[in-house]
Amino acid sequence: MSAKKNTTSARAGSAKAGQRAAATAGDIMPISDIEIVTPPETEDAPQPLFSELGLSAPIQQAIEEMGYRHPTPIQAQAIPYVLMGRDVLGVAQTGTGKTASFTLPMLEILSGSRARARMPRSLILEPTRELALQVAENFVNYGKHLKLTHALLIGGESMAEQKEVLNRGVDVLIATPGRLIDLFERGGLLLTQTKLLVIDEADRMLDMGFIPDIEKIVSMLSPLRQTLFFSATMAPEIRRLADMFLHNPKEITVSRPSSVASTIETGLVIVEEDDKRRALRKLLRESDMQNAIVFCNRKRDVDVLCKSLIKHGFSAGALHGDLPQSVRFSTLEAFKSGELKILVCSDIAARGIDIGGLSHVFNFDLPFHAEDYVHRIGRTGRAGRTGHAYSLATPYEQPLAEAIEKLTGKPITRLEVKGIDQAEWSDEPRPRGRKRGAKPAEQRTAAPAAPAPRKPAAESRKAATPAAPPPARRAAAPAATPAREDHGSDRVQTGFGGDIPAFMLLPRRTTPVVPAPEDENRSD
DNA sequence: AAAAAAC
Repeated sequence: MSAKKNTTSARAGSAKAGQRAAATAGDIMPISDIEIVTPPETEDAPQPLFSELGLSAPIQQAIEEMGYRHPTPIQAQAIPYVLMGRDVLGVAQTGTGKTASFTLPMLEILSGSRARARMPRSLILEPTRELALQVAENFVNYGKHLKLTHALLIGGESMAEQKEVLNRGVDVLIATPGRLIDLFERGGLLLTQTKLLVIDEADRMLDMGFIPDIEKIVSMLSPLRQTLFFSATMAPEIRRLADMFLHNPKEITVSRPSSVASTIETGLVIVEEDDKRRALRKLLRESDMQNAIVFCNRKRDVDVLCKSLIKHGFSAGALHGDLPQSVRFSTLEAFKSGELKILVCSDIAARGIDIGGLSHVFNFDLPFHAEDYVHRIGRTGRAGRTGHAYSLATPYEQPLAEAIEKLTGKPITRLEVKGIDQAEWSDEPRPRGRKRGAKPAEQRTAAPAAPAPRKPAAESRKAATPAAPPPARRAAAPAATPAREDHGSDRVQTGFGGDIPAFMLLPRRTTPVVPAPEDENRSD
């Protein structure tokens, strides 16, 4: 019995020792070299506490009022380094508590002194307006016992107002690149005193072609700044950027990309293009759906699908980048509050946007990039609860499905939907014809020619009422409702929990039910 | 091939 105990050290062998020696040369140590020295007797590793991280009383109080006691791994690891003034390179995705890992120590650092007119003291760059808003909310929540100011600098909203706030001086500036550069060029902004920079979602910024903008913005800042850089992946290109922007960063990795949480049940239905909407409705009705995001690849399809769902009696709202900002915000809030059950959206919401506790994610289209599949379905199955991710594919999308299965290393179960013709994978190229959603060319002047082809006048065609626009169809999102102020005390109880990973809430058990022994990263 | 972001 006791003889058996210490066999592991013998197995470790010399290769490992060699690696360890090499690791001491650099700053970064691969996980495999970290020796676990926890005494075997101890069952539960002690959970770190927010009170041990060096944050001041007003911030700790706000954290407690939000219902948190234990930091997530990225928070526990990053916060001390940020407070030390170190640059940080964080590899983490949404749902890991990434946002608070920089907002909390920033509040701490900034709380010492005051802002001056037009010279923001810190800057956070976000790829989308929704994310910028989410970060701003974070500052409001955690900074409520401090006297710090922030400004949100995003497109689609009045510039005069933003300028006004800047003139009064802000401690934290949260921006999307376009508006920031615009305002800078108009002279409404000086970044020379900005000593703390956060680049969030760097991989996404790269995808979206923002890197030249980011480089431009970074060149406006003092080289003596502190920089925090976050990305969900660490592709070579991202690594190169990090090397460019960061000085001797502390690197922190908390979640592997390309893994599907074990708490997500996935399924794939192969159907013809024209059956997709019907198949989706069946899935929506038959699954025990509490709330769901439905992803489409194209903005136009988001609109078409959303209208169709509403017409069929579903509580749905649309979200994509062509919608007015006010609608984007109010739809998102309506969905978070539970007022809307279904959010139909483009990849605007695939990454970053943190909506906890979704019961279902549907891919109306398979994403073009396999990684996007992981990001999309990662909106569900959080915090140990079972999530469901169902995808629709046309017969011509076998390569996409295979790319996803290869990336995730998991086959996606084929599902059948009763009453829908099941299709099979096809080797034929996709028939070139009208694109989905595009109505067959309407003859505008001529008399209604040949009465509709053989297609049995599906719902899509009925929608085409030529002259009259639909008489103010029940707006998907109540644009007038100021739902934003409504985050009161009952928020946590809605089953959404805002962006709160459930295991962090006080009343819940703090030790996640560990799925596999090797998997030290939590199940969200 | 599409999405995001500036007026």
